[in-house]
Amino acid sequence: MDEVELSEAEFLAGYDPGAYPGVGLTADIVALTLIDAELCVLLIKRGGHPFKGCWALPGGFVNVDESSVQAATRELAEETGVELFHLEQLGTYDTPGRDPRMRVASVAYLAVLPEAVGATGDDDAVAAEWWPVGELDELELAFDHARIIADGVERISAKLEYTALATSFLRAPFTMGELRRVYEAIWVRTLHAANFRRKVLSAAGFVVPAGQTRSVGRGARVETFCAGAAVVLYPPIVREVHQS
Amino acid sequence: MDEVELSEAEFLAGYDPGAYPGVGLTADIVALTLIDAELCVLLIKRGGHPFKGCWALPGGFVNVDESSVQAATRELAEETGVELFHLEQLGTYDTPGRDPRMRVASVAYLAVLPEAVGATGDDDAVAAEWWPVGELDELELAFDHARIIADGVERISAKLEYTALATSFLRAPFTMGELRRVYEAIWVRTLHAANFRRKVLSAAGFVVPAGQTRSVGRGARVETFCAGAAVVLYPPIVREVHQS
DNA sequence: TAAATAGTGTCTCTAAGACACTATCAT
DNA sequence: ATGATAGTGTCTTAGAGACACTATTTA
Repeated sequence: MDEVELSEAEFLAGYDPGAYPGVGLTADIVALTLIDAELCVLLIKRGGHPFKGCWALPGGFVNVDESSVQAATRELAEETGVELFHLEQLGTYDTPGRDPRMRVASVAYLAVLPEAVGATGDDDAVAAEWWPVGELDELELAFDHARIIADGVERISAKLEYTALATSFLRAPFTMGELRRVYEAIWVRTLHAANFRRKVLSAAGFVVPAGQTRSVGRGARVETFCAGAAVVLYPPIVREVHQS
Repeated sequence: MDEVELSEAEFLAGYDPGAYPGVGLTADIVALTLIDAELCVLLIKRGGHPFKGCWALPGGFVNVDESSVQAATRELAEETGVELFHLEQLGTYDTPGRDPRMRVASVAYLAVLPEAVGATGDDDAVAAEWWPVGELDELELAFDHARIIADGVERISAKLEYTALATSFLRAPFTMGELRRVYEAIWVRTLHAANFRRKVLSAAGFVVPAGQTRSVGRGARVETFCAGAAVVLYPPIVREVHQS
């Protein structure tokens, strides 16, 4: 077949991209935040087929000139009005048949937003709402989104141990108690306040004192902190899985 | 537009998949093994354009009726002749322009194989070879494969700490020294043999005694072990990043 | 003044890291 | 015999978890 040796330019000029059947590429976002000390995920009520009326992750098709991470950033900014948030790739879901319309590969992203971000449905959706992850069993979720959300929650739960991600759930300045409640909400357990404080302060660069105090509840005025420069925590804030 | 309310079946019957421009979906594999106490990655010398003559990760287009993980499994089995190996999704790389032929989203997989697996080039390739990851600077790598390999090596390095993945590099039964050399090769450092043994044995389910001994080098006969049932290690085998 | 919050002191116990030592066997 | 390997004993130090206690301020 290839009797004549082609240069790369000549090869590309004669190349027909249509020879391979393409798949749809979408970016879906597991956006997490804390509302009233509960871990919540942003969901959209689908207004069109398929899975009409079910709840689904925000997301959509990736444009030809953008990457999936750019698509995820764009979609989430449209949906929440927030410009700054933590975003990382969660995984790709591409089982044949997961979308009844066509072959679709969905690159899922995990986003972490500070509390009290408004959710406003855009044109495609009839409603966007934050749902506590503990109450998703009662919901009909579209596609394989239940699995994607579960993977996202597991990821965030694990990353709290060895990264400074918890601060992404908060606005600076925050108190040590607020930071502790991030961990408690996600790990669904109570933590020892005194030991937690010591562990956080001993993790270099996790938080830095904001130099202010704040009155909280009916307790004494308490110190506030801002996120430090550390991305990875050492020593980690270990989840005490193996308690007695 | 949508004046008549359609059922999902009616909607799907009238749906045109060609309305969305599809992208090429490929599965690429970062296959790692240990050869002579060096971490090596399987590479294919490309016989065709683009990047003709460069080294690339094994992989290829995902068939319409298979998932990307099935495609990765198939490709790697063809390439190495091995049926059993650890395989996990590494991430998806879909920046526009990363493949000059067309828009391609590549789902990268990380595979771990025991030593001494033959590499045999298949039809598409002129050569398949294991390359030490420390020597990749001297190689011309195709596409963004250098980045993908770097991500894979980082992933395996991190997962050695808290998972039992190291045993996937070995065939049972193995000695404690062989297991230690897996860690030493990947972390590029020496470990304290006595403390390493204690840590491995204290991680529940990491290894189980094979009940045999073996003569190794000019030392005494040593105990051998098999992989245990544990996937996650507790306590973890910590990389002593923060040594004095 | 009572309750709720943050924050400190300190005790116990476990585990990590270091080092010395023993055991065994190929060369 | 020597040297290389596995494997044990044990010491020091750091950190986790638990508990008691203090401090402060609002309801």
